[in-house]
Amino acid sequence: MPRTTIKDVASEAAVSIATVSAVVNDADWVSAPTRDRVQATIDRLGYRPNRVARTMRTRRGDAVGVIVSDLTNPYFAEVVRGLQHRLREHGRSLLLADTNQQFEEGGRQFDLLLDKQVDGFVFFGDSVPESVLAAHVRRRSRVPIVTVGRDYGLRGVATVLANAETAAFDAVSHLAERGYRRIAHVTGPVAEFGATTHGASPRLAGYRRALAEAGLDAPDEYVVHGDWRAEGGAVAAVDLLSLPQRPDAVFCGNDLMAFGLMRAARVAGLDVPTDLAVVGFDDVPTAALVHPALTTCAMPKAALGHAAADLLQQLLDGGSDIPDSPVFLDAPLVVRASTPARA
Amino acid sequence: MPRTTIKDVASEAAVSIATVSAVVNDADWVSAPTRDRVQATIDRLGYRPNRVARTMRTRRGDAVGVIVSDLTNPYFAEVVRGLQHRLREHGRSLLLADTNQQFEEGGRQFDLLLDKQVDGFVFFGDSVPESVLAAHVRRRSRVPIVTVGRDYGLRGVATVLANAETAAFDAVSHLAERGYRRIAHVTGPVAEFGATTHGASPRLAGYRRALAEAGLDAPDEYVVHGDWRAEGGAVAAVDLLSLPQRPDAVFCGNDLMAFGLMRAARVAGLDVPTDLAVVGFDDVPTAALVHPALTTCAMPKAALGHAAADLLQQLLDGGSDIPDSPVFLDAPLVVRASTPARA
DNA sequence: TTGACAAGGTTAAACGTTTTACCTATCCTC
DNA sequence: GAGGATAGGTAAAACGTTTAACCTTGTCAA
Repeated sequence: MPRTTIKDVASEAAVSIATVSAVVNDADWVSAPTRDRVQATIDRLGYRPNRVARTMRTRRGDAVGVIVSDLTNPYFAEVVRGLQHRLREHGRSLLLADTNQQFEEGGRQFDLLLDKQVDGFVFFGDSVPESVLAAHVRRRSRVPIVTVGRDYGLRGVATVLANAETAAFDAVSHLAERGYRRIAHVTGPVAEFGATTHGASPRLAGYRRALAEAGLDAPDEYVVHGDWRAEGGAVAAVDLLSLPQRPDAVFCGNDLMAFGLMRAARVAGLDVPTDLAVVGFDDVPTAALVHPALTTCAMPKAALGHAAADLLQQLLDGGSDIPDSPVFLDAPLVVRASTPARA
Repeated sequence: MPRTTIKDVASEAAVSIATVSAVVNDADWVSAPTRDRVQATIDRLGYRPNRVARTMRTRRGDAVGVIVSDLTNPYFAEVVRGLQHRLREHGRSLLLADTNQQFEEGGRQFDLLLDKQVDGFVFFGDSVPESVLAAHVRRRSRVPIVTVGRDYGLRGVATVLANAETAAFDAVSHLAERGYRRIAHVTGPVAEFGATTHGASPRLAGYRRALAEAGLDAPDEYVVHGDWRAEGGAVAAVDLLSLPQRPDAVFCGNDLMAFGLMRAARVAGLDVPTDLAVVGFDDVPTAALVHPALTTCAMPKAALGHAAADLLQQLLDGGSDIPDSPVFLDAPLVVRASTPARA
């Protein structure tokens, strides 16, 4: 048996489908008696409007396309969750795609979602190639984009960011204050830097600035590339620990890599934090639970999601223009056991 | 400027829209010359079919509705990811809703997704009330449902499960073998049991069976309820450790609760694993990274996602009927440092 | 030579909404 | 009592596809 449609309601209630539509979208011109009658039959028949038809006719639905590079990373999961909840409050739903850290996949998913008439987009981190974004804004599409966690520096896309440079600065300064002298850094994959000229790793920049201000020096080998995952952190650990001048502290670009690095260091016979202090980035839930508990920059995950949702909603309401500078949120350092004061 | 539509292509290529449609869906009757001509104009104009219109006409799209109770739990995140990838291979995309562990929200989301004409559903764990599912099958809807990780015991919904009872049995037997005598269990929230008569916690059942077979006994207070999150584990720890006869090992219903419990135990001055051995369930990535590394039942997360996707695809192809017994996957125990042999 | 049939198209009707333009009373104003 | 307004509604055209039904040709067998 097919779903009951607006026609069914109309004929049952002995009105035109236009009237039913008016009742559903509560237009102001329907008289009270008819409105009640129609509403009653709607309830009786259990009629629910077909959103697909509605979307097709109005060319605007309630869906937002979300593309994320690695849903498995609790950081992303938490931001997506915050996003979803706030979108829900705006009456919107969420089409999710995970690119598994593959750029071209991001482009494909983007096209697919466009075909599905999503009203807007939210992109996380390194999920979609800059070229795709650029092409989209060049096309002057009516479909707004909000990127979170990364600044593509494109006029035409809105951005929500944590103040990563400052956070990184604080983290590394903290290490310096606690007496660490040889501070290394695990950053993102190399590919990332090729992909954009803009804001090439704020974390790296903050790291450098903090070192400079503390009067510390670090050889080039102290900056190694990871893949944002625990595995990459472990590999980085091997690289760093085989250096002639072994670092006494590492600032990792995210918590997952910090976890991997801590474990690898322990496997290599070092004690964390005595032989090697570690700082992470993100403050995923488990950061407080590992041993030693991880000092890290607390990304405002839910808040990022909320901000992205609100920003997108504003753009969709048409009220506001795309802000030409990103929205910034703070990522305060939370100090835990992995960075004790140096003896 | 509006998107180019099938009409544009038709008039440009001097054919009817039916022919364009035929080319797009590569029907067999179009002659080679026209096919090429049409394809050429499609490429030139950059035409991409509007999926919404297509869905509306054919009453079947490519979207699958996915409802999950807590995306923040890496276990779910990983299964969702596996699901998404396999669905993608089947040419399908994924509408995601996170209920934040709230049942009624699951029901609402379910209705919403139905209105959006999803082709099928995948439900995770405790995301949707049984009543909603039951009503849906009673309605003999054409929209199939696959539940993963929980057996509602309803004819009419397909199910993918890990063999949790066996896994739990193995885990607890392992503890017994290693010499632990007072083994406690942290299970899910109470509400869960009210919600369904069926399969009330296979993990609990496995725990009981293992105890029985090992000739061990456990007071009722040894089974406490958690909320599947680290916080719940911590609360459970407090309860268990204040018992007159303190347990010497705990089998936790999932890893997150195990993390919380380990931390709380340490805060209470106990050493893990010397004073208290801990076993988790799921094998989330961080389980190997915490200290001590957590012994746990390795849920086949990606495989569960894949199986769910494949099963759903089968049902959608109409080829097969709903299997009347669940698909079972194994969840082998992986032994790590949190459960050393008792001195 | 005819008629059947196939190959290759086209026309037009759906799909379930929203929305514009148009009706028809009734009431008010002058 | 003619001429608006106004209130409350309807008819029908969209939106962009797919698809069933219907047209042309040309070919080939009888």
